[in-house]
Amino acid sequence: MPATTHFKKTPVNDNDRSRSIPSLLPKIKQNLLLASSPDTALKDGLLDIEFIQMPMGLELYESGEIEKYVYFPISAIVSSLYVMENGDSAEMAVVGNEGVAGILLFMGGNSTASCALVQSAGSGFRLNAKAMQDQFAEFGPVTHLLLRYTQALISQMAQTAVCNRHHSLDKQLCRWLLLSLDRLQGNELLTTQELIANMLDVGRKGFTEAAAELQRAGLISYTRGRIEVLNRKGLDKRSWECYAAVKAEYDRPFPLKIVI
Amino acid sequence: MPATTHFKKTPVNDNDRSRSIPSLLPKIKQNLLLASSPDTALKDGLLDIEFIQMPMGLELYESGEIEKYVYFPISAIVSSLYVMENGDSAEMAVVGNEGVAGILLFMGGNSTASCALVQSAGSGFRLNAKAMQDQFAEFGPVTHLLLRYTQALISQMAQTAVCNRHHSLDKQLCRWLLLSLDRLQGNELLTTQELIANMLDVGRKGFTEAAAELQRAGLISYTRGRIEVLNRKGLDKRSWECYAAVKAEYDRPFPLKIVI
DNA sequence: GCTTTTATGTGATCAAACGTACATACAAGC
DNA sequence: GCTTGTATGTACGTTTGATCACATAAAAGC
Repeated sequence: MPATTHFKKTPVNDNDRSRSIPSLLPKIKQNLLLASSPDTALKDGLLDIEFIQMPMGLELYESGEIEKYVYFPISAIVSSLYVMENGDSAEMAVVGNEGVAGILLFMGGNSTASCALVQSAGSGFRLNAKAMQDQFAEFGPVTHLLLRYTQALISQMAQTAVCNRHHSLDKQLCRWLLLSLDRLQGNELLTTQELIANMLDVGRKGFTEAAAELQRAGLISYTRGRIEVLNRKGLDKRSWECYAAVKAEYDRPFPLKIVI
Repeated sequence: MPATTHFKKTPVNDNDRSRSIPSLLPKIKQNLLLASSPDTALKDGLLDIEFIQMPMGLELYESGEIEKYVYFPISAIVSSLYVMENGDSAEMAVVGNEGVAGILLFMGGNSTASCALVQSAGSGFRLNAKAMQDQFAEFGPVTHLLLRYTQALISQMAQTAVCNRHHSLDKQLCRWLLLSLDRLQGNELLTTQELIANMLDVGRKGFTEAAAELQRAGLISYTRGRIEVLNRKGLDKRSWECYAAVKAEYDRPFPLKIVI
């Protein structure tokens, strides 16, 4: 991503600040990680959880900032970016309703050169970091879950890195589209080409060519601000194993008491 | 790394299989992670630890294999590679006497598409995975240490990925040389250009050019199978922040009771 | 000393991707 | 219907690195 790109930073809207966990439960269960946590943990530790709206382009963390919250998306998608000193960045991982954004940032207790960006608008929960840290410190079932999830996240990072290195742009785009689509309902992505290009860390020009090629191949169809996936299988095949490998890692049964 | 490249796989020599921890202690303390572990943990859990020689080119894990050991280098350097189905691979991280190789592989209890390769010959310890898993499962001080180390490893992965993406070959080489040098005594690296090229996942031709440029700039000097670093500071500067950021992450005080 | 193996340097060609700049087209607001 | 802003398409030249082939040079074995 070029250093000149800036994203809007709008405040988070709290739609429901009631502390009543039972009233939030149906929504909570839509995040797989929260759904897999024992209810006792939710009652004890997650009292501070807040339901929020996450508009596209919102920066959840700025690089270097001391983070206060972790985010559990429901319908939103969050991209985790690594930011260099000059502002250049690259997407490290995509987080949706299967997981939590921010965990890598505070696992080590510090602020890394990372940043998280809402890539697709939607809703989710946020939890203050302290409550999350308490969960981690107890090394109970939630910790096991988080460690397991972290492992999947690392796999995604590794695959992303290798894919960036080896595969042509259109293959990378296939992987990215599928990963994002998995975290949405339907076959439509409502994002600008430029945002995706930034995520993949390529010029918009490069993206246009890749997208045009996928459209020619009948795999996707796009208009201004909207991309529709027509042939999921085709994208999967075209991405080599880059998508399938990551998917398999996330598909391993949740919840999973890790064996280590 | 091209799919055609193959590395020799020689058996590990056990030089000292005595189970007496006290006799191994001086050596054990040369690995920072082991040195930071409480002696009780070493006595209880690490009874099975073995002192071994690690020749260059040795594959500690093959992709897809069920791993039996984790490795704590002393004077050896291990590169952690991510391997794709067709055999292409890229280096994810470098591990020396500051850490342990293999932790990412079994953190989630499965065998990822990863492989580890001895990049620079030397000695180290190996510990069977079961003993390691026991340590992890107890969530005692050793676990904290391992989590903290994992965090540093993730940072290295992220930085590597971004560096690969953004920086020209000679910058990447600077980062790589410094990371490796940190894990050795002296200023000399005894490795072939081709091996490094494979690690950085570039053609040997590309490497030659980058190395020649660094030599012209007076930063390194190399002959067949040997690279000497003449100007560490110069390499650091030339690698932008890619080296410094990773270094800082590892330099955070060890041992460190992580706060999470 | 000789051959063989392995490591390194070089040259030429080719494709992918970048940067820049400009042209077009859709959308929203008035 | 018009303007303005933003999203998208396209064209140029440049650069980087991949690939292949071959030449040289150092080490190792006998």
